[in-house]
Amino acid sequence: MTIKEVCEKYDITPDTLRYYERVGVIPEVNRTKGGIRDFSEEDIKWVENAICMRSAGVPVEMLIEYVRLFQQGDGTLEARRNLLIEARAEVQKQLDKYQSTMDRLNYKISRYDEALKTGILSWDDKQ
Amino acid sequence: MTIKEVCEKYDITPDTLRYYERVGVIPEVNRTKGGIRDFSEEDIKWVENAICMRSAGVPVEMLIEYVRLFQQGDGTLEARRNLLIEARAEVQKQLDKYQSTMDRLNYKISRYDEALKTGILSWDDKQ
DNA sequence: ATATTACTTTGAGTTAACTCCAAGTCAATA
DNA sequence: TATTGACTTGGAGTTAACTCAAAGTAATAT
Repeated sequence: MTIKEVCEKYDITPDTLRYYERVGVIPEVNRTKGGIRDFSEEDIKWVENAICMRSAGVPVEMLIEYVRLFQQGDGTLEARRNLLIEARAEVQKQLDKYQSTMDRLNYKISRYDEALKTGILSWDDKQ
Repeated sequence: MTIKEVCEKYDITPDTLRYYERVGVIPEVNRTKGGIRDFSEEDIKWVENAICMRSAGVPVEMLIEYVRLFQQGDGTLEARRNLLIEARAEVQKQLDKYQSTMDRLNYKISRYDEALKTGILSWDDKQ
């Protein structure tokens, strides 16, 4: 699979993909004899994982560390697990914040809906 | 309430608070005759709201626009509601991403747990 | 074979959101 | 009253994560 195809599949830019490879967010990608990237199924799984993790704010640094450990082989299994647990804790924390922001937005919007329907602004609608 | 107290209450820096006021994420804050900020209850509600929204990635620009509309009075009720609905859609989208990242992390971690317990790496543990 | 297009690399530039700095003012204490 | 420490402003600097540009090479269409 070419870089273009991967980019279209996941709606990202070639620059981002090359950047990911350059800094090590994904391992080095297969190349043709001409030096052009030819993403294998495994490469694509790494890309998919990177995009998923990044979309939840997992830092590039953490993904680099994970790949680094992965490439060192089975001796790093526990270290990798610990890294994932750390990442999960962060993602969960953010998830909770997003949820409470949703609650706040829903409350505010319901107040606005009421105000717009009845013409009455209760104190809570201030702000 | 002084800037220091507000910062301690919400665990942010004075620089961030001043920045929020400067760019309009919160309306201008009350001052003492000497020009020192003296946050009123209402000011603090604005701060709380800003921190909550920012923690869920609502852009500073959107918060500025909301305050701008708010200060124009009741004629902007609908515009403000629309802005909130727009923000909510974005937050929900992110929330969904965070949730699917959590699912992926939970799956991976469970695989690692198994591998560490049994000493067997199934294919899925790769990556 | 030639022209066009897509790829390559390295390195610089951009963006949002802070974060820090310098110089000055004000308030509280010795 | 002098000093200490917290506040003020305007503007510059930082950071993470891309994003773009320039110059060159390779693959494809005519």
